[in-house]
Amino acid sequence: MARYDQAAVEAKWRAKWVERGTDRLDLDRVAKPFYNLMMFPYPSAEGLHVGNVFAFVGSDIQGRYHRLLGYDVLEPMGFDAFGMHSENFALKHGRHPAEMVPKNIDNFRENQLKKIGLMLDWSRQVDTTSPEYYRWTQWMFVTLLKNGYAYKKKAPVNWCPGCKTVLAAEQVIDGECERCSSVVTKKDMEQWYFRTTAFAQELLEELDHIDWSERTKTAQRNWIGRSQGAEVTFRVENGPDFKVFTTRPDTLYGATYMVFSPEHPLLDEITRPEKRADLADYREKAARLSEVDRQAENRDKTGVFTGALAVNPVNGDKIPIWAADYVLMGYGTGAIMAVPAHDQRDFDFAVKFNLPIRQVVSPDGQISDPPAEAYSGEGRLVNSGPFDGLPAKEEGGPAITNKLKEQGLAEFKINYRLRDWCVSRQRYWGPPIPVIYCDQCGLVPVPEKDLPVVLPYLEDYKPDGSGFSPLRRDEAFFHATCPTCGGPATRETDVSDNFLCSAWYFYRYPSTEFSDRPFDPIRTKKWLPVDLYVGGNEHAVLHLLYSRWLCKALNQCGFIDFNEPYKRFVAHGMIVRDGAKMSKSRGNVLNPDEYINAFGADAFRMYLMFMGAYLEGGDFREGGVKAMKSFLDRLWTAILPEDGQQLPETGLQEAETSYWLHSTIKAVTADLARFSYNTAIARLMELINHLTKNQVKSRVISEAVIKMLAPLAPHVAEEMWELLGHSGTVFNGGWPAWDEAATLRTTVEYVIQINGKVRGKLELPAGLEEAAIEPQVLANPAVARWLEGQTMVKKIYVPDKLVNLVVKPT
RNA sequence: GCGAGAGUGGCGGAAUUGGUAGACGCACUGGCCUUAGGAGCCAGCGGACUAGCGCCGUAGGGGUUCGAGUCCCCUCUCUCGCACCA
Repeated sequence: MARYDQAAVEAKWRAKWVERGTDRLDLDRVAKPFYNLMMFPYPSAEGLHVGNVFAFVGSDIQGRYHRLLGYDVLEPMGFDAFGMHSENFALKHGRHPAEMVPKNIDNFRENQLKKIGLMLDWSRQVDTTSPEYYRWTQWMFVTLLKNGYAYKKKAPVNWCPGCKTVLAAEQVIDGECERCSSVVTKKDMEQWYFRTTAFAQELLEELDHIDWSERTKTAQRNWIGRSQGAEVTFRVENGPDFKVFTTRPDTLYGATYMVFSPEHPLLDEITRPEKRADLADYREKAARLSEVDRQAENRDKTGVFTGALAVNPVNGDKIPIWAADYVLMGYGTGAIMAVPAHDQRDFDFAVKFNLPIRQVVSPDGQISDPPAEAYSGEGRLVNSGPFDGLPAKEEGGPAITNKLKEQGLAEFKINYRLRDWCVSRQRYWGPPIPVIYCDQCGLVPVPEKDLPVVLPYLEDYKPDGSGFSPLRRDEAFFHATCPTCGGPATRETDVSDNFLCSAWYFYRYPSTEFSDRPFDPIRTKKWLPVDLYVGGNEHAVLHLLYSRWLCKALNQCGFIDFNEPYKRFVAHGMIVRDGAKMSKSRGNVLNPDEYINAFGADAFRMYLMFMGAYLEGGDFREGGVKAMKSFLDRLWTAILPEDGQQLPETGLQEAETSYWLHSTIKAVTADLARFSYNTAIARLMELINHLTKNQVKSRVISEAVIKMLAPLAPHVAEEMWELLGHSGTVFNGGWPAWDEAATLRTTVEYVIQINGKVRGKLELPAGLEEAAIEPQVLANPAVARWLEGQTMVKKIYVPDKLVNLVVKPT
């Protein structure tokens, strides 16, 4: 069988696309803009991972498909090259990121990305490490600072001893550093934060109105973590007031003790002198615990009594105040009322320290004493004075809250689990935070005209664990002049989290030619928000959340007129190999280049898309890519004219072939729209099988097949398109239309069931009435046999599909 | 524990609204072709058995229905997210 030379064909079209400018777009002169975005990679020294290829190809198919549908598709690419990934790699191999990164980018682009047939407009590339780019990253910082969305505070932060820097909560995975897997510890440090919590409610609510993969939305909802309840004011006996947050104000009568987080400032004031030594001791121990230790302790409760008593505002009970690390300073007010009867954590604590347990909610009106575990279900209030008998959660809570509210002792309150984004990093390889400290003027943002604050080249860029960035060691960088008063000043030496670089990159692509603004208002109006964003779900609460937040901030500051950056986000699946995750330690990492060299990018793309449902991922098996190349060879043979021959203009006289063609077009169209690439490919295979078996060839069929193949296997599609005599690109050729009438069968195969079991099949003209079918069914010998000695009970008739006869013995 | 998703041949995976389970492909088996083939072509390929015009079969158990992979209830397993968040 004829085989085409994939290396030659693909090289030819790579060159032709550049030469013809096929993938370049005049952004101002388009009728139907479609912004097709894929998550830009960090250019690792190891090169492009097969997971990247999978992600990009799935996105590229959408771009190419939309182009065939007639859209003007913007499909840009860039490099997320700042950050600890690059820096850690450089450190480990004794190299310098400033020298390593450009080489990596070059390798990614020239040797890898350009060989997988992506419809990328390279004239719009962004590189987050170039001063022209990070100038505007710094501008974002300054803008956020000026508008009150950035601030500095001293607080316990996540410290990675491996990377020697602080991390955002989102970058701590199971108590470990997302980058280096070191166990993260707590440190009290002054850091820069972005006020992500300012938009907690909007970030949550708007999830209901955007077209995103459900699992991504779920991850964000969990992360934002809305809790509805009340903030209640308690009093320390002979001492100050303090507030607690509770989601169960209905259980206020069941509060038998109070717990403060060990870091709670009020503890210093209220702890009785004889308990101070205990508290100091406990605080020290708690501070030493890492996140992992806290979790590994398996929730075994610890704590100390402060000697102080609190007064319960609902009944005047005096209850002891404890300090315990199961209460976190960062959530709510850092203090809680403990209701051991109805909260398992409080219950465990009460049992351990022998504190009273008082039931105030009963599922059945009975009072069970003593309970074996906390009951947090529905029920009616008991032991709750005037509120006894009320359904606890839905009526009791509001009633008690309202009563206290009248006395100014409570208010309804919603709390979010989301924390402000800690953005400063004590590292080298990032955009310096553009702030100057002046003895006279205080904290001064670097004026826009002075941006970028250029990252100096440091020979020794190792983080030193001092709590300061290595930039602090560069005297020339550190000392500055105050932009306001001209006096001596110093620079902020921390760099910003690399997630700030990626939170805005998609605004830049359409505006890369403007050097005096981060994004042009007219371009932005035309091209944003992004129409389709395809990427990995691992960024659900990182990049995707940060960029949504930044969008809201930019909107509030008046720079953009939309509130959500991506109209649609689709989370692709993950590729495994022979059922196991690919990882360096397993030694089963796949090198895409090998397969591309052996079988071609088209076959590789096709196989990646065929392995499984794109949204669920797939299992890479040896041999699949080769099989896909032979499919492309078969397709080539099946639809191209043989030497010296012409294709007949139409070969659709046969109803069967016409049916196959039109229903394939219809189905493939639907498949591409819902990312079912695997079934789209399967349908193309079926069509090719039909054509081969029946030796049908025609221009109409071939052109339609090529167009359907084009998004999946662009190089070979272009080659075949040219062989059919076309001079332009197939991607300007339009998507094939189908004739709905041709997708309908003139005869249909009825399934005949007796009592729901298939007993026969019957070929009949389509569209028959029940009355016309019945005699033929009954006359069918295969059916008649099953009806002997039976009485008909019921007949079910599904047009053009099935007849089910329900019978019983006579 | 909470939330989301999933469980179908030897394998990857298909199956609009409930309507022929296993499309498509891999692997395997037999045959053809070939000097040769990690090539190509044809055919077979869920299971058991007493070998059928029959029976069983979509994690397990129950239910709804003329009819269930699909809907409902219970159980089990796996993956992902969150997790001492009051």
